[in-house]
Amino acid sequence: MSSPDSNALTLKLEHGAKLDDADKAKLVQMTRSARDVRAHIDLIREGEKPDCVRLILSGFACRYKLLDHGSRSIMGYLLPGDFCDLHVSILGEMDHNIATFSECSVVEIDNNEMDELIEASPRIARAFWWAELVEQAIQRQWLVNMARRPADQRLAHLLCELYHRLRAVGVADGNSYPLPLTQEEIADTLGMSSVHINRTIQRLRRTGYVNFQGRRVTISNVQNLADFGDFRPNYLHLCNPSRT
Amino acid sequence: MSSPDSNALTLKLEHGAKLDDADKAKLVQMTRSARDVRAHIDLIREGEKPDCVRLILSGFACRYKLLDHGSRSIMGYLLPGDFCDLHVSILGEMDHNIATFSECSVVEIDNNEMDELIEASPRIARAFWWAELVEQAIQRQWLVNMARRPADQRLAHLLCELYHRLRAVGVADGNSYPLPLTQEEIADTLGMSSVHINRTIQRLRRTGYVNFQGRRVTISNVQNLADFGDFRPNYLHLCNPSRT
DNA sequence: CGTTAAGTTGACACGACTCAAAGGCGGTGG
DNA sequence: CCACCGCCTTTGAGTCGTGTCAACTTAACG
Repeated sequence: MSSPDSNALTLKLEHGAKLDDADKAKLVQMTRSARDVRAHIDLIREGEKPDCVRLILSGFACRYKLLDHGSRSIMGYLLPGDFCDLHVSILGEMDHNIATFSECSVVEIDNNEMDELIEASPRIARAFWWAELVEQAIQRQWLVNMARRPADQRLAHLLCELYHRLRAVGVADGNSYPLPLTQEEIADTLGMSSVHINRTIQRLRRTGYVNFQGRRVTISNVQNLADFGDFRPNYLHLCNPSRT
Repeated sequence: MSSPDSNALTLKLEHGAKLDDADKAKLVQMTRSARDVRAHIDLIREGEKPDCVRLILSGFACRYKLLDHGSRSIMGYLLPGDFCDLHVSILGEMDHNIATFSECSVVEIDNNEMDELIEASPRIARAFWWAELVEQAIQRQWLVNMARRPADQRLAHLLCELYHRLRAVGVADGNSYPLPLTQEEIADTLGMSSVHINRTIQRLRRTGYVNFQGRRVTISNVQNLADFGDFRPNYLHLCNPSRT
């Protein structure tokens, strides 16, 4: 599926850290034991104490919580190259759930193996830190979106973010990328009802910003959509230092 | 202001990590160069590259972003014992601003000094990790609040969180704690208008859940307010391992 | 006291939610 | 190959929460 000397993880990390060939080889080696998980499966649940770190190699997953009155809130997307619970052993137990959206290829890495990897290479340690901090920055940005943007801009912003994140790991194809979510799942991400997300999608479609068809998003003009959604990619910190 | 062998930082970290006396002494030593910053001052701005780590020893501060159309979104509170930009040097430049709400006592710690501290004690390194991960967990919870709770529960949840966080660092006094924010600042935190936060506060006051007076919050019955706001403190991970 | 920032109130508009039903679409089995 | 079924998606109608604007009151402070 992935070429022998790179995968979604190394592609992603190279946007934030310098890795030499030995580092990359170690990271690729780590992912050889991937297993496939079907769509809509919980990888880990609130209250559990994970004994390993999980890495999404391909497919879409999410972090979510369930509320008292039964509604669901999705707080983050886990795309290829993303860790599910890096360092969560420090916190003890999970305070949220992680589930697959689509079929996923998942690697489970023993905590000890992880520690060894980090000890052995300060560059890898730094790269993992970078990934963690970027996730935090994304969460902050989502908070801004929820707090201060109307539905259509909120959706536009999310679609721009996904475009950049998926491009960074080679999953976007031109102006188009897969999005294997139902409208209800998008609604739970953006804090709205599924009826309203439906009408919002239709509006973006009609105005020509974006096209949804068959679990795939095509953005007509990335700059236009970004302007509309007030999207600035700085918070993704995709500076690609390896090319400087 | 603080006793010689503890301060807001050590009080907080002891809820998540075991520190011995030498560790605590180092942390207290680190904070001896605190300086006072007036209220409503930007500590650091979007786009800047911080050359040191900042720690809030006393007072209230926040992370915020400004949007295109001029509105403000507050994405996090920095309370006594919280780091402003731990490890942000890895990300390069700030993607948001940090400002004081009230007068604050702030410590600026050189990156090198920080690195030495972490290298010297794995317990301190782990404690800092813990603090970072808790902040991330809080952000996730805020996302849930914004997405899926009505105004009154959102406010109730925030007040419960602050109660627990401030108690952990010895700032809450019984069922009461200082909250040096204007209603507009609370509104920008919860993603609502200042008019509506005003009416929401009045409702919580009338129903007897909570009392706002003179920049101070008094919670009549913590359990009642928590029930109302669907607040469960698990995400704060305040397990206090040092007492086990 | 005078001045300014913060809190409070009322009226009105609109975005978003809910409920409910209809339409599309992709499976599976006869 | 068609019929059926279940899951999404789409549509309509009515309600309610929240935003906006603007005026007024109170508190803070010199």
